[in-house]
Amino acid sequence: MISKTLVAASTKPVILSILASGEMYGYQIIQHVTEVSGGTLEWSEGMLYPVLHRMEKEGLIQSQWRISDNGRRRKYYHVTKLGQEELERDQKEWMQVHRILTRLWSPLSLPD
Amino acid sequence: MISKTLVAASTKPVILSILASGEMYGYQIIQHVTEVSGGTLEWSEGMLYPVLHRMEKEGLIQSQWRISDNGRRRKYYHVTKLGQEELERDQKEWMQVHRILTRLWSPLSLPD
DNA sequence: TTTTATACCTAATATCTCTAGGCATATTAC
DNA sequence: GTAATATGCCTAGAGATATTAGGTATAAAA
Repeated sequence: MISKTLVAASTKPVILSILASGEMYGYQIIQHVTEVSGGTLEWSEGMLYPVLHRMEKEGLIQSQWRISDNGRRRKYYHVTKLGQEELERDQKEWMQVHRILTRLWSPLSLPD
Repeated sequence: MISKTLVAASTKPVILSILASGEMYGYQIIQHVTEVSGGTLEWSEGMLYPVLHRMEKEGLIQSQWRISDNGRRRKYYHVTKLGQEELERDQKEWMQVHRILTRLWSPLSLPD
């Protein structure tokens, strides 16, 4: 089980990363996250949908209703230009913090 | 500037990591964090003290008042056994999420 | 003697997460 | 045929958290 704060910190980057390689709908994102994380991340719908709505409001992603072959209505999301830029910033930030942590964890605190 | 959620996720691991290599008092931790992060992380007192209090309440760290040479009172913190174990869990969790993210960021999604 | 640096603290607002629900329809099992 | 499960979306509100914006006190420096 991953701690609450770490889940919170990784949610947006994970969503943007996934959508960057192709559109997807909410329910599918949840399954995909379970899959690519090997079960480490297990998102609930009640956690994901509000995040998707906020991200759309912020202009990072955009949605589009569509009806699938089997007649189900699905809301497909894709990344916007702004979202792509945000993802790049997120990656940089993550790596910065990662470097700080790994430096603290290595006994000698070597430079990069 | 590091995003709020990422700061939140890294605060506890950073504190535990720093205190794992020797006791330190709050004010000193703030300066030390600025230093080891090369200015990437800039903690405020109002942010740190409540976290230290919570972590002490949770038994991860312990404090001890002492008077320094120049007569100032300082509250020194050190890591407990429990805190040491928590740090190891945090490290594992961080690396798990890190692997998921880097996998998503690499175009081919290679296995570890 | 005034300002800055050191060193601690907390109340309260603002923000956010997450639980616990709800709705609707297609598919599968009995 | 019908009951149960899976799919697919949604939100209100409780609970937890971070952050701002203060406060106190003392030593050193200007």
